[in-house]
Amino acid sequence: MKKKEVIKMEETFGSSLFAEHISDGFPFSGIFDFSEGEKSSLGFMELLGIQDCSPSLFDLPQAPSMASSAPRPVTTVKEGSEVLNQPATPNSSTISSASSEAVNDEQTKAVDQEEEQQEKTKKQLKPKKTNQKRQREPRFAFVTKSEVDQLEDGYRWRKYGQKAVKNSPFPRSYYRCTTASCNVKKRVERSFTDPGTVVTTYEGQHTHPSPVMPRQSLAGAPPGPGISVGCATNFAMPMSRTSTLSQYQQQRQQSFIMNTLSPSTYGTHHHGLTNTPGLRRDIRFCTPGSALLRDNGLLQDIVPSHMLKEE
DNA sequence: CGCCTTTGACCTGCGC
DNA sequence: GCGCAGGTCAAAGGCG
Repeated sequence: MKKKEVIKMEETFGSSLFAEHISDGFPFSGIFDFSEGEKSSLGFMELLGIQDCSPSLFDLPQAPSMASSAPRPVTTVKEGSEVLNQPATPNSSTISSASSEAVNDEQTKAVDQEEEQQEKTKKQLKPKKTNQKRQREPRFAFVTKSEVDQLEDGYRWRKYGQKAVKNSPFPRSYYRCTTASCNVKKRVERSFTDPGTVVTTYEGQHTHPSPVMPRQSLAGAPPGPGISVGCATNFAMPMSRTSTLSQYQQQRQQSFIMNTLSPSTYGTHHHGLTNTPGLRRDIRFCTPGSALLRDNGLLQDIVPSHMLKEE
């Protein structure tokens, strides 16, 4: 998806749409998938696959025990040049071509060394990165009803920037995963239409398990095939990494995955979404055109069967 | 001391 | 080409 389209989506459907739902008294998180086609589908499936998606998991009292999952065997799925999964072990060096930033870093290292000498003279100003076109990682946005901006998702983040957002009184914060060689980023901004909601956009894939919640603790559930540790941000639902349960409850983050919207069908499902009662029982994967949805292959392995049936 | 946030400057893409 | 807005860098400072 082109950047322009992403921005348009965010502006058109982003926080306002979900704030609308949230204000109806049903706190949840919506997921936007800003990546492309099946890649986006995979990303979201994996997003779900990291954890049990049963509704109970999204209830606050259960949350602290659910946000971790065990290391899983790797199935590297390629979509063209895009690779959605990363090696199961952080130590693995099998970095594929789609980890664009990491690969680009490797490729440009040698060049950089040469250029470094040449550019030393003109480096009066800040040295900036290469002039190759920037490649976007798959992005997923969540809208969460929360009092706090920084939602705990099991990973450690370092803030590297903050910008004022046009037409919004709330700034947008930029975070980067603190783990070395992990290029996952996230943006956090508060919805100006509903200050009680936080829009969190994840970009990239973690190349490591959560440092906070060991995945081995996934209650003995055998890992499903086709899921890798490093997939699609390895998302764990927002929770407090270090806080007590009361603090956690204070965050009021009864998150619920209600939908995923592929760019091509966004408008359609956006509409249907607003007319969908009983969201807890009506989980759909709105990725028409996705082979995943049709044959349920990978999806079956990841999403609990009852979720697949309930429509 | 290490890690983190803050913040102004800079870079980049896009529309006009 | 110019201006705007989003995104990133990196120095400075705070905190435990």
